[in-house]
Amino acid sequence: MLVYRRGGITIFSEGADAGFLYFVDGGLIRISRCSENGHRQILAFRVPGDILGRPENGQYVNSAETVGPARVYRVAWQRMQQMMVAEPQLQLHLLMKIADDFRRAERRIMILGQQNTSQRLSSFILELLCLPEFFDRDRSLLKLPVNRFDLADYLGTVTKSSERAFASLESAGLIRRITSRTIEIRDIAGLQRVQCEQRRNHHSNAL
Amino acid sequence: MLVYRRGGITIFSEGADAGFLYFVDGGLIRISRCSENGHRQILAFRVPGDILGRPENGQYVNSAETVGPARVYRVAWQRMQQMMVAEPQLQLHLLMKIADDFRRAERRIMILGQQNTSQRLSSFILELLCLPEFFDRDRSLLKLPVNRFDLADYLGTVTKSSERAFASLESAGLIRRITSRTIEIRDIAGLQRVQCEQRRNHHSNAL
DNA sequence: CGAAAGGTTGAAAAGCGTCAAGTTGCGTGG
DNA sequence: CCACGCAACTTGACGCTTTTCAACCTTTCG
Repeated sequence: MLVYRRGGITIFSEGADAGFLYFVDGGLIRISRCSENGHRQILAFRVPGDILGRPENGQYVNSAETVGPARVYRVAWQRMQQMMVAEPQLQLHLLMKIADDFRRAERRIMILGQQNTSQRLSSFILELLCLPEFFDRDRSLLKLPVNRFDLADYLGTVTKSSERAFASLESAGLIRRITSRTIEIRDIAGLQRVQCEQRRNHHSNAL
Repeated sequence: MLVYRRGGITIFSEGADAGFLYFVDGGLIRISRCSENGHRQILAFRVPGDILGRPENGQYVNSAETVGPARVYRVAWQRMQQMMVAEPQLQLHLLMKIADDFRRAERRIMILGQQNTSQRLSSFILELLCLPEFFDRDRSLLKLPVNRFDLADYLGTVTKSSERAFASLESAGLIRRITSRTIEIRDIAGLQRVQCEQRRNHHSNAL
């Protein structure tokens, strides 16, 4: 069991030899990869119950870093294989997890392929609303766990554009920014509606 | 074994009950999904050796259609399970295939998240160059297997933008359009270089 | 108090989507 | 064989969106 006290700590790095499989127990982990031009893309955020560190030809292809305090189990691959022999159920469990990751990856392809920045931000917010760790349902307050750089790299854009997206959602009355990391959710159905808007250019007479 | 004589034929549809698993034996298959606003995204193209039709809660979540003539094996899930019991190796094979699909999905997230249309087109062309079925290496001629609509829906853009991307690559001397479906590849290294360009906006003083 | 990191904002330029019109390629029927 | 028509492809004009670059503000923490 590994305990990380703060964010920004590397769990493993792209290109390193992959000796371990990791199981998230608490906190939020960002999975990222740098393209050849040096630009970082955050492929996914991982939450408790998720698995990290699937290798490709014996190496990690992505990096994993903490986003705030986190707890992670670490299991050597060698030991993992022993366990799978002893417990065939485990193999099936791993398969389910990979299938689940794949599902989420396909969803991101949909989002990145056909949504504009505001819609992507709405999608992200709606994802977060499912995590009670960050969403206070009673007060309708969402605590953003990531900074603007991480957010932009996840949405596939730049900080400026995600700022504009926040402003756009706010002026539509769907959210209200309390502080930079805390937003009030005012209209969930409205956020869901944003995602259904046609294509990219929507000179919103919404509101 | 199912044989399809032409393109545009549906193998299975999003939302239908998933009774079969499919194995591509020949041709090219497009995997697509429609978002709530009705816009189609092509998630992937599948080639011989690939598997289609993984279900989610007993239903297909994507559609699969032929892109030109194709051959496909079809196996009922029930029978698949029998085979897996008899042949544990098969289970491992399936796992490898899913992992491979996942890998490709992550690659698409990278592409859609941080490449502009020209770069995405370059990426697509470079993918096709690996398929001898479409690339005549001796003549440097690439036969595009898809029409402009499919291409745009795969690249996450519109036909107009992919046209512009073709024009851009052509004016940079990297390709030459012979007919709409046939292009001459003039500079593979140049195409690879395009992908490494910084970010989105590149006022090319290239060439 | 000052430095550093994170966050916000403005202006200009490039990219991209929309609409609409024009072209090409090809099969059908005269 | 040629005209016709349809589908696929291409292109131009326009305006919204996004990126870039740079400056400024806020918060945090030693």
